[in-house]
Formats: sequence, structure tokens, C-alpha cells
Amino acid sequence: MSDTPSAPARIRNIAELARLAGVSTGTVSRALADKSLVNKDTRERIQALARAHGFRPNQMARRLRIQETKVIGVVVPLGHEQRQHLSDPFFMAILGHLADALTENGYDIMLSRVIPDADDWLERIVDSGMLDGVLLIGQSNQFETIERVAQWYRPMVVWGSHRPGQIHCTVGVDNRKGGRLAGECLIRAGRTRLAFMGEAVAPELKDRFDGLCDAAAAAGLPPPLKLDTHLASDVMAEDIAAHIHRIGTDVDGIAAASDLIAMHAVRALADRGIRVPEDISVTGFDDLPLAEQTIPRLTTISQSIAVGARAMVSALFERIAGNDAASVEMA
Amino acid sequence: MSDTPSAPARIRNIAELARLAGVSTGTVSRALADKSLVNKDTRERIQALARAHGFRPNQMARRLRIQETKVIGVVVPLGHEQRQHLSDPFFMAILGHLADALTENGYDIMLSRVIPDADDWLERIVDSGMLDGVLLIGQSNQFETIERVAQWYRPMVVWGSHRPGQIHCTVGVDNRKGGRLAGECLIRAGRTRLAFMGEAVAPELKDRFDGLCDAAAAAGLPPPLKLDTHLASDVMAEDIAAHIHRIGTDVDGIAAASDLIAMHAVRALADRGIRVPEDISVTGFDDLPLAEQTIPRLTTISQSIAVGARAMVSALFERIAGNDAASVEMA
DNA sequence: ACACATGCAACAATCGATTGCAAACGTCTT
DNA sequence: AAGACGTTTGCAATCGATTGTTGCATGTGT
Repeated sequence: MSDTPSAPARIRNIAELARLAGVSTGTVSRALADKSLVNKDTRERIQALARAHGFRPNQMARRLRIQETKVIGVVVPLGHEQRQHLSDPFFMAILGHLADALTENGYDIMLSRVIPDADDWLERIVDSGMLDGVLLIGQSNQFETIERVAQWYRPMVVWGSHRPGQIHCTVGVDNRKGGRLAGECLIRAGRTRLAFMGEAVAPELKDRFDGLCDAAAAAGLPPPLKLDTHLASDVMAEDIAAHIHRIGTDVDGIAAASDLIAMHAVRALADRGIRVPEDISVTGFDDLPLAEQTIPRLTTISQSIAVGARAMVSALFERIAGNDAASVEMA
Repeated sequence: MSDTPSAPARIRNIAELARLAGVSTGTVSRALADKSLVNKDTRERIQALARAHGFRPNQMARRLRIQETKVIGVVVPLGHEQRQHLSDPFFMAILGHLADALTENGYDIMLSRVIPDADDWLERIVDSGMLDGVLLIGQSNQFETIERVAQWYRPMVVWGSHRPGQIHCTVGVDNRKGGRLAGECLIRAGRTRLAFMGEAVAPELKDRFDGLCDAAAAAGLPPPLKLDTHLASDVMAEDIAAHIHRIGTDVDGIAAASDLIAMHAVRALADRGIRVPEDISVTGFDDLPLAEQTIPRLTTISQSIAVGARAMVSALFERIAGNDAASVEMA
């Protein structure tokens, strides 16, 4: 039990504690920081006093002075697709791994879900003075903005696609290759009438679609159908329902833009008595841990989220330390 | 190239901006806050100047002065089960909804995953001076600690069980009743040899187990078997594998402590050719959105996560405003 | 012309810590 | 006993904002 009966007045700053201990605030500050500059006895006396009163120095003040916050901003920009919520499983999965990696290193996480209405949303975050660095989950349709800020703000790492010559540091998979793999997988299963389920607004998703087209072209198949599907789970179901009647006649192989879409699609097909993978093939994208739990198991293009998250964090630490970490593209 | 051509030197504080505008810092502060105390012309001139230089006041300093941070701490205590990661789907689901509700109200979120090693972990968070309030996801085995802090720290709401007479404000379901419902559901399906899959360390889980026992007793069945299973996904699989041989002989109905456990169990059973729900019944707990996506759909005891998250947030706001919000137990 | 209200901006205190510098002290050398 | 030195401690500036109070111009009423 730390403080109960013995603590009459709560101490709110080092000044009060200093008066109580009969020393100056400077000494208290050093004592609590356990600096050898202050006498071992006084130091321990002050520490004991602080403990007895349950006192802890105000972090806000400390950080203002130190100019270092030990807080990393994790930001989800929702430029396209404003209705997509943070509860999206992909965000959550990657966020979880980021959180694990960052807390292990003594950093706290400030979570922001941003709808980029004002065009200075990223600037506002970046020089709020509250963050040592920023991790962006997804580029959304904000490529330009990110580039603009990356010109002068270094400690930022972005999950997404890497375009040749871009300034900002990304970690991600080769989405075009992923799309091609998905296509090849479907073709190998004997499918010829392919479709892409998703929307090609964000660079990542466009790349995946292009990859799928590559695969179709290489196999001499007609270009895949594009079934526009929102990424937000609430509208997604409707979109899929709207598309579903074409499936089985026009389409026998679906490459979904995300695992979540794939799962919804499989579900919707099952409800209509269409069996996967007997009647139709479906591939996902993301490799969510939960994809493994579905029955049938999803065929999915791995994004190795855990590895990616670690890569983002270590790139960020490099950049905070002043070194220019390069973008990472995972196989 | 540091920044856009029109911005020669980056402005880092209102003092510099004040000098540039030929006014005092006080005026700049008020102008940026758009207070009518300063002349409309000067005000707009200063705002334009700030915009041109991409200046934004330092939040850390502001918050130190204002004594209000607009940041809520969302904390996941992992007292038991240190290996459980933040990437756990239940945490992520509830976190997502909390994030949605909080950002809608202009609050930022500080995420902490805490392994309560030092016994003042919660105090440390609570008076870091960086938070306007705290949301705790789960009580873990830290009931005492939470009570102790709740005695003097009001703006805190906890997801978990409500014990009669407790001080801290909780939002949650009636876990005992939930456990009983799960049991009754299994019994209605004709199952007689029940088992609980999970561990009864945290109050929530213990309640669920007790509820299951209630149901068994009421139906005149022998007490359910307790199959200890960790909640961390990496070890969970092993635990389940170790239990699985008993199933089908000793057990024909499983009440899982969480949806994740249920999904793993169903998966493990399917891999061994045991069909759900034909051969054996399985119920989950949590009502994760993803549970709906599995085939077969999980029978699960709803925790209505979204509703719960909203309830936590509004209770917290009440408490921040100074009103004593009571605990909420959802049906 | 005088008293008085009004609008606008400057001054300075404040939030709560950190830290370079100087001062006070005791000890040791010569 | 005086000077050199090392150990502790206090003083005061600093981080970057906000805000109550004060003071100076104006404009208005008589």
C-alpha cells in the first residue's frame, strides 16, 4: 500500500516536495532522476518522501523542457473511404504489432484516425510538438501530402507502396506482384473469368489490380472484371450483394483486395449455396491471422503483418536517431 | 530544399511570429485562438502570417498551461497472461470502437499495454499529467490496484465485471449470466458432458465459468470439465491440442471463454475430422464481428462490443465533467 | 474643454519541470 | 594559515504557450 492514511496533502509538483524536504527544486529534480550529483543520503531521503506521498513529476512539463516525448503517433488516414472505421481488422492487426514493438522500446502510442478534410492534416500532426515520430498506416489517396511533409520531416515511416523516386520512407509488400500471384493462383486452379473485388483509389489497391491484370494478360485471358467494393465493413456487404449475381456466370475466380472482402464474399456465396473452392475460387490479401481460422481456410497473399510492423518500427528508430533508413519492400 | 519557396525560415514559436508581425506574444496567442479581443485586421494578418509560414503552436506547452490534454489513455493490463499480445482480436475490436467514439469527440488516444510488474503501474499512468481520463480494457488480476486508484481518481472507466460494493466504474456484461446462457444453449442442443475452455484467473472469466456451472447444476448434469487454455494466441493452439483428445469421449459440448478460443477449437476439431455442430457443439463469447464470418457461423454470447465501447466513453465524459457515472451492466 | 467609456495591445505571471553555472562547504596540501 | 580542490546545493534561465491586469489611444456625451 503506498499512500493511504499517512498522506495528508497530495503533492502536485517538485516545488512542494522541495519545501517539504527543505531543499531546492533543482535538487529534488536531480534526486528523482537519481543523479549522482546529489548526496546519496539526501537523494534517498527525497525519493522516500516522494514515494510516501505518491508523487510523480508531471510528464507534460518534463517533455516540454526535454523536447523529447517518447510518444509515437500512429495515424490512419482515411482519405478515400471516409466511412471505413478504425475497427477494420487489417488496421487493428498491424496496430497491435506496432504497439507491441513500440512499448517494448519504451515508447507510448498516440493513435489518430484522420479524415483528411483540411489539407494540412499531416502537418498538424507532425508539428504538434507531441510526437517523436509518426507511423502512417496506409497512403490512402494522400500521396502528395505525404511527399510534401516528408521533404522536411524525417522521423516518419509509411505502410504502403513504393513509387520510384519518392521521398517518404515506406514499408510494404510489392502489391503488383501480390496481385499477379493472386491471379496466377486462380489461373492454376483452372479459372478463366477473373474479377477484382475492391476499389482502385489507393496506390496499394491499384497496384494489386494491375498485378491481376498482368497475370490475366500473360495467360492470354481477357482483362479481369472490376467489381467496385468499398473497404468499410458496413457498406461492403451491400456492395458484394450487388455484385453477387454476376458471379458464376461472368466470373469464376475472384481476387479480393483484402482478406475482409474475401471473407465477406465467401460468406455471401455460401449463403447462396455456391461452394468455395469447388464452384468458384477466391483469394484474399493481407494474411490476417484470422484468415487462418476460417473454414475453408482462405487462400491469401501474405503481407506478413508482424514482420512489416517490426520493419516499420526499426526504420523509424533509425530515422529518429538521424540515419536515413531506406524503404523496405518485402517479398 | 527545406520547405516551400515562400517560407524562408521556419518559425518555431509564437515569440518569433510576434517579432515578425511586430506585436507581442500575447496578441499572437489570442489572434491564433481567434479571440475577438484583438482587432479583426491584426488578427487576420497574424493568422495569414502563421499560415504562410506553416506555423502551429506547440501543443505540449499549450497543454501544460491549460491543464487539459484532450488525450484519453486506453490501457490494457496484462497481469495474468503476460504473453497475451495487444494484437488479440477482442482488444482490437473494442479498441477500434473506442477510437471511433473518442476521435469523434475531439480526443486523442494514448495506447498503453502494461505488464503490471511494479505495483504502482496504474498510478504512474494516471498522474503522468498527460491524460484527461483513462479507459481500462479488462480487469485482469488487478482488481485491488484498480480499486485503490479509483478511490481518488475519478475519470476512469473499466471494462469488466461489477462486484457489489466496488468503487471503480465498470462497463460490461453479466458474465455469469453469459456463462449460464452458453451452458443452456449447449444443453438445449442435447449435450450433457460440458467443458469450459479458458482459465479462471480474471474475474470476468471466472464468472463465465461459474455461470456454466450454474447451468449444468440446474439441469442436473455433472459439473463441467475445466480445460485450462491460455488466452494468448501463440500458446493457445498448443493448449487446445493438448486437450483435444479428451473431446468426443469425455466431452460433447464446449463453452469457450472467448471467440478466439472457440475459433481455434473449431479449427482444431475440423482438422481431426470432428464436425461442428454435428458431432460436438461449441459456443464462443465476445461476439467479435469476425465470428460472423466463419463457416459454420459461431454461436456466441454477445458482448455487443460497439455498444459497450460507446457506454464506456460516455461514462468517462460524465466523470470528466465531474458527475459520478454509475457502472453499466449490459444485458 | 472635461469626464468617461470603449477598444486594443503590451506586460508579466504562470503551468511544472530541467540544467548550466556559481556559491558554499569541508578537506587536504604546503 | 592560505590556497587548491572536490563535493553538494541553490539560483535562475529555459522550454512555449495562455491570460488577468494595466495602460494608452481613441471616441462620446455634456
